[in-house]
Amino acid sequence: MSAPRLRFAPSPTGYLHVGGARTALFNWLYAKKTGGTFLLRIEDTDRARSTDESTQAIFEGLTWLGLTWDEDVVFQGANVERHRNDAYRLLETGAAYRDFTTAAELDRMRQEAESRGGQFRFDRPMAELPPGEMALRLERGDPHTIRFQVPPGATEWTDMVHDTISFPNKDIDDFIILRSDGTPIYNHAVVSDDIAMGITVVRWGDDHISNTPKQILLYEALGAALPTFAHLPMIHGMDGKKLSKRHGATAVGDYQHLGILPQAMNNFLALLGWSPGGDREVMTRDEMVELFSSDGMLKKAAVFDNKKLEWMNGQHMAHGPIEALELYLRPFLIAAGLATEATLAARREWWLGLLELLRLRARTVNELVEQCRPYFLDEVAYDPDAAAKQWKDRAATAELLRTLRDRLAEVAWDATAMEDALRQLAEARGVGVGKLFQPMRVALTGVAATPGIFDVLLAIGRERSLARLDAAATHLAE
RNA sequence: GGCGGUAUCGUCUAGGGGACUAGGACACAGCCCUCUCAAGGCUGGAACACGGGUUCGAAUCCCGUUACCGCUACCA
Repeated sequence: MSAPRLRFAPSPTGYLHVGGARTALFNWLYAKKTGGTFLLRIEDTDRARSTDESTQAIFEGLTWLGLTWDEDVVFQGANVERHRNDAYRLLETGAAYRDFTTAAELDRMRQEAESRGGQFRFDRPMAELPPGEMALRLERGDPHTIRFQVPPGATEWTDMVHDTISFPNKDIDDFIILRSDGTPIYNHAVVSDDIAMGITVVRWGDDHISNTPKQILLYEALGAALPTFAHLPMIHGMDGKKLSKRHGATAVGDYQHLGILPQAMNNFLALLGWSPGGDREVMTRDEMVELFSSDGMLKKAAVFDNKKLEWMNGQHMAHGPIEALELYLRPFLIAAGLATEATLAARREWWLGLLELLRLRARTVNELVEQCRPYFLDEVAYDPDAAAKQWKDRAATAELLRTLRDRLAEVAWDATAMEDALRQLAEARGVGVGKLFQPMRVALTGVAATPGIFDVLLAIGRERSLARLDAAATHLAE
């Protein structure tokens, strides 16, 4: 058996949705796992709704996630000629027929059926014309659609996640494959393209289950080999309803800007509807490829939980390779005006050390950047809450900070020396070290939550630390 | 309405006839660690939708019911 070929085929009618991203991910994972090929096809046949911005957003989203495609992007709109030819081929073999019923007539019949409380079914004999009439209308150039003639029997397939799914053909209406303006309908365009692209495995959302029998019928009528199908469960919001804008961020780009790591996003998305079995959760992408198997696919829709995504992100930030994190973080740091490529390169060792301290206590890249602030910038913004809590008595705190400054100015700038000095001071004053450390922490960083105080002092540096203690004392004395 | 799909803690899930007193993770609560915040460790509450079968034995297999979702377009 030759290597599988898979595709992700979004329509460019909006941003790249997390549901789409997950579909892409599972196609990608499957391709990587089996040594197959992963392709991208943009389904832009709906001209009215398709936009170039959406196409760009899809490219950017997939690239950010690292789900790169192996061959040139296919634009469905470029293949309309083939779609049309395939439709005419079906017409010739008798698998399809011309239907001169107009859209208006169809509408009317549908409404009538509904008002009678029944449901509309397309009636094949209704479209049949008396002898000679067909030729006349064709001659006249009357607009008409091409409809697929659904054969009797049943259509079933072995789904990679659902096992056998079967539809009685009588429940499938003869469906249009070519509109009266000569453009193809979705199902037909997809099948024509999938055949042309040599797609052997179709994995997409559950919402396509009722499209699949129609597509199988088309494959058979076109004389093409069937791909294997896999229908992935949907993703819902916390209210159990289909994920939509109401639920807040749903675009992949949103999460990128919220400071989620692509690796964490992939990991989180993979666990929605798939499990490697056992208790395994945090995985690198290589590990996911290694562990991936269609056997682990679930059939149930999953709910997107932002809290767990953030946790997952924290795990990847804290435990992933620090070089990769640093590389990813750099543009954010620069954009925030904290540093430049040059300043980071000049103090690389210091910077990596600081990152090692801070990455454990942030859940998003954006949080991490904020935490970096006091170590990069000269001026410190005192957090009002922290100041109110740690600097209750202004005069006493000012005195304390000056004392601390003077004491620190006398000792060697290493953790042991500083700790000895400060513990002695605390003892002399008959207070716990926290009474000294907390006000100082706010003076140095502006906030009440940081790494250990000696790490902070070391990271900020001698001159700057002493200056900050002075500045805070002055600020408090005013 | 018809057709199809699905059902384990609030959420993500493990489990696929006996190992189940149903395991892990997120979230929540408490404790420990501790100079703060995290991280980490420990503890707690929390689920097999319901009803019938099959079987010595069912979360697991079968049927039905219910609920939810999808499709039912000259949308994709």
